[in-house]
Formats: sequence, structure tokens, C-alpha cells
Amino acid sequence: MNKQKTIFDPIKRTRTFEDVSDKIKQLIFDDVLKPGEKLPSEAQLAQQFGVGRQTVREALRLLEISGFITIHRGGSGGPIIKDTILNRISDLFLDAFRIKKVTLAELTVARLEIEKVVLNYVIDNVEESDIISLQKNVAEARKKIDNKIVATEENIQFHTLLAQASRNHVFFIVVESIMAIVGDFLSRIGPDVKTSDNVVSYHEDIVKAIAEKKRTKAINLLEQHLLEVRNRLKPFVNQKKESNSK
Amino acid sequence: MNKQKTIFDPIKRTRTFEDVSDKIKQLIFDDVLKPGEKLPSEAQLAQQFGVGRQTVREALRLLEISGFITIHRGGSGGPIIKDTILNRISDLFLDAFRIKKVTLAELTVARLEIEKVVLNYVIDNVEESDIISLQKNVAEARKKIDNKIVATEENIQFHTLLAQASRNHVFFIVVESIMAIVGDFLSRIGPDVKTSDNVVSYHEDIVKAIAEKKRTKAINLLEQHLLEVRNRLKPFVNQKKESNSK
DNA sequence: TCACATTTGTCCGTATGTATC
DNA sequence: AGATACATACGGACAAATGTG
Repeated sequence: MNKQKTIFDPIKRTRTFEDVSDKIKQLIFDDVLKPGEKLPSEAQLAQQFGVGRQTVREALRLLEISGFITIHRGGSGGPIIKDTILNRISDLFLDAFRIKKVTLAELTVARLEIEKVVLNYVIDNVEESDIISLQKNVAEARKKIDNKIVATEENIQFHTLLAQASRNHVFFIVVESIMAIVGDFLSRIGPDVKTSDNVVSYHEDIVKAIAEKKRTKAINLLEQHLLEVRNRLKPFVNQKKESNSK
Repeated sequence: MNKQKTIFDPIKRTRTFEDVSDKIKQLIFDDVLKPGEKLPSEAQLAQQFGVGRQTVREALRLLEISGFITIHRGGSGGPIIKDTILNRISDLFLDAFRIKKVTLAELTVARLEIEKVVLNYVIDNVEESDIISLQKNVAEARKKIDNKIVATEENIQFHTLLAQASRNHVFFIVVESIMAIVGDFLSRIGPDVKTSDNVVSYHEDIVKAIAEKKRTKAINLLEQHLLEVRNRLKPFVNQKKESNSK
């Protein structure tokens, strides 16, 4: 996978379970194995690859942690192809926050800049179906607000829909990863209805500006919106956060 | 680690190796275990935690892939606390790009936009050490060119160094992931010395503009440079790309 | 250079927990 | 409830790698 990542890693010690994992990964990349499909059981895989069960176990563990498969126990259980990579990325980002490798300030800056770029691209490439999706999203959010319910889920989805409308997978993957982290923060903070209402208002205006192809207006709205979000999150930046045991 | 991540994930039965992994993670978060320190061997950990060696192995595997430790074999080997989490995130982004079948066209567009934003931040946040790293990079590249050797590796590294100079880890991770794929393409295309020379020239000018804090000049140079790269890659945009074997 | 000790990597056999039918 | 199929976990054993004397 990642050879010569650094020049300092000289010898390529190839561990069998990594070979097995890479082989299965390759089958997924090549669409031979598709999401939803079941992999053979550990015992069968061990036999087919001609390795021990322990080796297969560690290969599957690697794939599970890397977000390629999920594993279920019990009858008719076993490994299933399922893409959870973006969740894994946000998990690792959260770990990175904990060991102070990445700060919330860095994240919000990156988010602001990348979303601005994305929005600019959306104006040029947006299709009718995207606008409908966005309008549907804000309509549902507004409905919740009217019933005094916070619309956190919809408000996060708004930004991933926006990234989707850029018709660029790189933008989509990056934005969705970032929003997964933002969502995690928000779930801990627990926004109130008034805040949620404010967010939805911005989203409504942004959708309108996109539909009318008003580029600078849309970008200004987004910037103002995200700056407000950043200010709301600011108090939590340096907050001592003990991990979630339960 | 990740309880109630999504509402749809019903009950997270706790697996023993996850408990072991979480315990060690917590010790790292709490600075009880610091980078560089050695963990006990698998056998010792198994005894101390009162679990089997296989369970410890899977826990260590999880920590390894999550970027908390590295593992070495042989005498005086074993697990060592080492933070490689950002590399792990980059690897996952790389996987995400592959699994989502990101096209070269999407990649070059996103790269152009994101690097422009990054460079803007570089101008504001660059430190002396960054400029020295960049100068060293182009000097080595120039040396290779003078000897009629292509400097692909240095030319890719240039852009990750640039992202590093933005002093924003999120930018760095994203750019590093993108450049990994770009490098993958270039290694297959095999640029000639003349092309490589052209690239190095741009890099030299960009470094100079950064050192002189000439913002618009630097950004214009980068844009022109990346547009030329895009044009060179254009013939390969629709080429069937089988992913990386090794 | 040559053992030697340590530690991970791999395999086997077995037992238990867990989910499905 | 019982049978089945699967992951999870334990213990023992040997092979391979690697630093040390």
C-alpha cells in the first residue's frame, strides 16, 4: 500500500496478514467485491489463502479498522463489505485532537476556505437536481424548527449536499470528513433551537443565492455563516475533554 | 472508543481487545505513556491484563493502525509509543479516493483550488525554517536536473512542504493525500528531464516569491504551473487506471 | 563471524459467546 | 427451545527476525 512513504523506512518486512489484507482491498478497489457482499468466513478464507486462521483474523481486523468491512458475530454473520472509511477518518481526527496534533482552530479555518472554494465551484456546475435536494433539506430543517426541534442532522447534511453539488469527489470526501467531526462536536455541545434556527436561515438564503446564480452573495453568506459557527465553537477549543468511557 | 457514533448502530458489544486498546490509549492521552517509550512485550502485556496473547496482538494491531504505536520484531524490539496519526489519516484519504474512483480531472481541479488557498496561508504564516526546507528541496531538484536526472520525488515533496508551511495540519493532510495519488500517476507516466526542468523552474520562482512575500505573484505562478501540469496530464485523464499493486 | 536471547509472526487445537433460523 | 454457524478468546508450539555479546 504505502511503500516508500518515507525514505527512512528501508526494509520492507512483508507480514502475511498484510498481504492478505492488500489482496482483499484490491478486490474491493477493482469492484470484484461490492458493498453489501459477504466475505467467506475466517476458516474458509484461511483455507483459500493457505494461511492460518490467526493470520486471517488480523487481516480482517486491519480491514475493519481501515473502514473496508464490518464484522458480525453469530449465525450467518461474518465479514461484510461496507465502506466506513469516512467515519474512520473522523475517528482518527478526533484522536488527533486529543493528542493536540490538530486544533479546532485549524479545522474551522480549513473548513471555511475549502467550503468557499467548493461553493464557487457549485455555482458553475450545479444541476437542477442538486438545487431540489438542497431545498428539500432546508424545508425539512425549517419544519423541525417550527416544531421547536433542533435540526442538527439536516444542518450538517446541508454542507455535504453542497459538496455533492460541486460534482467533485475530492471536495465531497474532504467536506464529508470534516462535517463528521463537526457533527461529533455539536452532538456534545447540544445546540439550542434558537441557534439551529439561525443556521437554517443562513442555509435558506444560501440556497436562494445559488438558485439565482448570485456568486458573491452566496459566498458572502457562507463566510458569514461559518464565521458565526466558529465563534460559537470557540469556547470549546481549549476545553479539557476527558474521553468517552461510559 | 466510538460509542453512539451513529444512532443506527444499535448495541456495541465490547470486545476484549478493544478494552485493552482503549486502556493503553487512555494512558497515552493522559501522558502516562510518552512517545519514544517502550511498551511491555506481548507476553508481558497478556499476563498483566490477564488476557490471552492473541487478544493483546489484536489490541496492538488496532493501536498500530490508528497511529499510536509502531511495532518492531526481534531482540529488544516490541511496541513503541510513536505518533503517526497524521500519516494514518492520509492513508485513509488515499483509500477513500481510490474506493470512490476519483478521476484525474477531479483531482487536478481540486488540487489547483486547494493549493491556491494553501499558498495564501503560507504567505501569512511561513517561518524561516519552512523557507529553508523549500530552498533545500529546489536546490536538490536542480542538482538532479543538472545531471540529467528527473526530480519527480523532489517535485512532489515540494508541494507537501508548501502545505506544511501553511502551519495547518488539515491542509497538510489533504495535500499530502492528493500528492500521493499524483505521484502514483507520474511514476507510471515517467516524466522526461525537460518537463522536470520546467517544474523545478516554477518551484524556484515560487519559493522566491514566498520569501519576498509577494502574494499575488506567488499565487499566479502556482496557478500557471498547475495549469500546465493539468494540460500535460490531460491525455491521461480518460485512461483506464488500474490501481496500485505495489 | 557466530551463536544466543528476545520478541513478533504464524499455526494448530479447543472452548465459549453470540446471533440466526 | 434447539441446532447451527460464526466470531471471539485461550494456550501451546514453532518459525522468523533482529539486536546483543
